Amino acid sequence: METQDLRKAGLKVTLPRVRILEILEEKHGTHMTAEDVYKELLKHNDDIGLATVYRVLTQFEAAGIVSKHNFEGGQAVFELDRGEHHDHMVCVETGKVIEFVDPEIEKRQHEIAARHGYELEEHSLVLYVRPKRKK
Amino acid sequence: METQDLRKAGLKVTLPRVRILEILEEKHGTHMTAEDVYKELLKHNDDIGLATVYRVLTQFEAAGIVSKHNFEGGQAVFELDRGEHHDHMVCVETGKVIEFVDPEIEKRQHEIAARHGYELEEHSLVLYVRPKRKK
DNA sequence: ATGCCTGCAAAGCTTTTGCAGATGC
DNA sequence: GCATCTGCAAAAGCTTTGCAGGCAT
Repeated sequence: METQDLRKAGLKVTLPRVRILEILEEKHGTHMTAEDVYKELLKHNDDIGLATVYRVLTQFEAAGIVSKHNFEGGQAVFELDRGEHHDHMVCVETGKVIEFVDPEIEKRQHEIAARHGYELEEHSLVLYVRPKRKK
Repeated sequence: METQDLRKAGLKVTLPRVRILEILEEKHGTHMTAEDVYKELLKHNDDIGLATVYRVLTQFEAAGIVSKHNFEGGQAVFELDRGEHHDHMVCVETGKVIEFVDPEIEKRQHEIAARHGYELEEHSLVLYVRPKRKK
């Protein structure tokens, strides 16, 4: 019931916001740029401006509904945030994105921050990988 | 002997390149935007254009002399790359950047890539931290 | 001398913003 | 009805590029 998510975030339930949320759900597991979302909306014949897509995605991020990543290359990408944290592995040849979690790495990050007198607030880990070539 | 580094990279030893390299060495350990480097050049009364700073930093990156990071917020930052790999911890309150290396995390990254049939080419790990508050 | 560099200004791209009209509650 | 929201177009910010002259070798 996605309209709940919107209300909870203090956002009015408007057509653009609902549509964008639908797109993100439909494409769950992928990482979309604002432009990708916009093009998808056009396909669905929704008359929503690119500026609105940016505005809505930014609000969603603030509300914790989506998370935003800055991989390499100008455009930021967004994905639905279902609470399950994970990191990313990006194939430099195909652009494919794989998600993963490693408890040990997570743990050590906290330890490292603590060792320097800090609390870990957030982190960003991206592995840039290449298909293993067969010998 | 920095002129060697330039020659080795197939770059002519020109005044702008030498000056920029000097600035980076002088500020070693910090992370500068192209604009920061530019402003520093102005302070030293060097008449070098911002476009050149971008061009030179890009060439340096290609040559492995500097590395470029995309922390949060539009501007990319550069730092001298002395071969010693490390990751970064950014304080969200003060903007302070701390460098660190954790062999265990490095090791697990390779394992994770391998487990998915990839070779680790590169990676980017940034911890966003906040000073631990005293109780 | 020649080909690689540089400065300047203009263009390019992604993202943000101002404003008048539209829409949700 | 009123505040919030949206579309459009224009602006903004970072970075790149075209071009004519300048410099290293």
